[in-house]
Amino acid sequence: MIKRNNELTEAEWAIIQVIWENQPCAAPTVQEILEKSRKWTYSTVKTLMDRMVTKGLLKTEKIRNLILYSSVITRKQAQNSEIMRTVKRAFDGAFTPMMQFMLDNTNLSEKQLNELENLIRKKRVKSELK
Amino acid sequence: MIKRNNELTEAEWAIIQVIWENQPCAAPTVQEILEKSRKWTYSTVKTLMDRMVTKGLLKTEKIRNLILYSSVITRKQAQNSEIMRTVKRAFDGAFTPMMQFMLDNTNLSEKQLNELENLIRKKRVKSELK
DNA sequence: TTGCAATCTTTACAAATGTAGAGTAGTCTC
DNA sequence: GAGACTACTCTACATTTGTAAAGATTGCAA
Repeated sequence: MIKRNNELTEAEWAIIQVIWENQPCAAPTVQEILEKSRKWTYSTVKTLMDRMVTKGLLKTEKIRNLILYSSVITRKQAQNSEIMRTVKRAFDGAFTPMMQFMLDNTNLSEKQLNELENLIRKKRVKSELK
Repeated sequence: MIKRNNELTEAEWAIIQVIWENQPCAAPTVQEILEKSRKWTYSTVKTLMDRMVTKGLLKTEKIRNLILYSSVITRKQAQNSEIMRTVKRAFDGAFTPMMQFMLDNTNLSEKQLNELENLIRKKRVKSELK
């Protein structure tokens, strides 16, 4: 997997989420959808989106006079970058301590704990099969 | 726990790590320690540190003509903010999916999986005691 | 064909972030 | 006490990020 730098800013996250759900979609659509949560004008949204194109996060296709945007990166890639960033900055690159921290410092319900245990079990089986 | 906004920038992380290890310590010390990894001049480090004081991330005490810095926030607090940030931005505020993601997308050794299982068990016992 | 509505383009500007030079002040040394 | 050190202060500047107004285009409806 190519290691582009997929780090998104706060505003970019807001936009790309809408894109993932609606792509390909036009800037006015994105603005309308975001209107409730953020009070951005069309200008703001459009500027942000065009910058994201420049950065290689979004791509466009022009259909007649309409510009449609879609995402170049997947949600997973973006999530991964975000996690990498945290693990690098705050945990010296070490995953287990980070998970440990999360387990210790969050209130997980019994059900959530079970879910995690299951995941671990599955994970183990998978790696044993290899 | 008061919810100050403890989000640190990349540069601030570099500095505060040194502070946690050496506090209270002077700006030139921090600069010397960081010299290998970052090639920052004294000016850069000092500016960054003073800004962090303004932001309430660091505090100072003056001993004669020397200014000693220490951290106002703990490593844990900073780590927590960093994680909160990721979970909010990239996982819609939901912890379990984030952990799930981490489990799925990292290569953990058998040993690390065991460790995590133990943590979960301990966690469960603790919450049962409540 | 003319004007309106929708969309796009250009330009701008403030705050935050990264980076640092140049000058000042206190202290140590000879 | 004069120069050399060391640490500090002030100021600056480029880039990124958030935010948007104003103007240009274009397609459609009357």
